[in-house]
Amino acid sequence: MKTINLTTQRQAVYDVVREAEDHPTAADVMNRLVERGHSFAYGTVYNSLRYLTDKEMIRELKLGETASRYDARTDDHQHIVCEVCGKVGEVMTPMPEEWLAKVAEETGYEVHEAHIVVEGVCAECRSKRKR
Amino acid sequence: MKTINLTTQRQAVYDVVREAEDHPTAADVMNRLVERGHSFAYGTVYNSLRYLTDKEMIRELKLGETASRYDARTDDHQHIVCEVCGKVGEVMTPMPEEWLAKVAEETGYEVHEAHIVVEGVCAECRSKRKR
DNA sequence: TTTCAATTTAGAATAAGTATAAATCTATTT
DNA sequence: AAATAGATTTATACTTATTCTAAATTGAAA
Repeated sequence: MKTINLTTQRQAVYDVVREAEDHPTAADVMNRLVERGHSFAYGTVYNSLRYLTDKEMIRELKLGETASRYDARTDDHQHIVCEVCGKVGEVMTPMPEEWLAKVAEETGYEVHEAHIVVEGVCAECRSKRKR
Repeated sequence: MKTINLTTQRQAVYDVVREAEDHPTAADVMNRLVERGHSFAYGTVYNSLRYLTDKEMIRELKLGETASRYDARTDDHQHIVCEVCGKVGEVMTPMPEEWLAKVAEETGYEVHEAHIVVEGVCAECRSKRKR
């Protein structure tokens, strides 16, 4: 089933995520939809986010906060979160294949993928702190 | 402040986590306490888990499920989750330092740590599937 | 234009965890 | 031992994020 049915609502949700500079939560998406003059049901936004995630048009990120975030970049990459301001950055440096191979060997699992959340302090917060 | 005040409740919660073979959620801990004849308030279990986590006697794991899990192993390690049965295994193979260094360079963040959740299929589920 | 499935809506329900205020426990001082 | 103070526990209310439900709407196909 590769058919993708983009209703008005789904398209609008997709646009918000695609045009976001950050990694918005469902609530963020909701707010931005309202700013754009939409008023969809709360459930519809969640449904749309799930639909788009299923179709792999966006990715759902679970970064250890209470709410999921969404990302329109679907290529393989990881994330880094600033412990001070919460800003989320993309990590494109690929995880070495041999680490995954070793993990497979160690655990006996067939390894599919790794979700990595790096924690640290962003440059901005670092310079503020030094003061 | 290194003083650790282990009340009856905290000790009992700690015992449950320490003696667990798996990675129990707060609800799991609650049930096991009841099995052992305790009946603590729900909030106390959460408080105790947080206290023990703060004192670094246990670790809180956020593996992308809705509920946190707890682990009495506090040494540096990662986790692997079976996509089929949900079983959580320990990953002791250390993350290559140079990957973290590259991430720091790429992002401009001061990198503190990485939480990794590997997904795959455990040996048991794999052999069942082959049938 | 009738029909059927898919979708949206509004609102209720759920799950995990936090907050609160009163009660209880613990240690120390009198 | 009685009094005090601080920490902890309890019961319960609340919050937040998300899912579920049933009715209404939409849209494509016959």
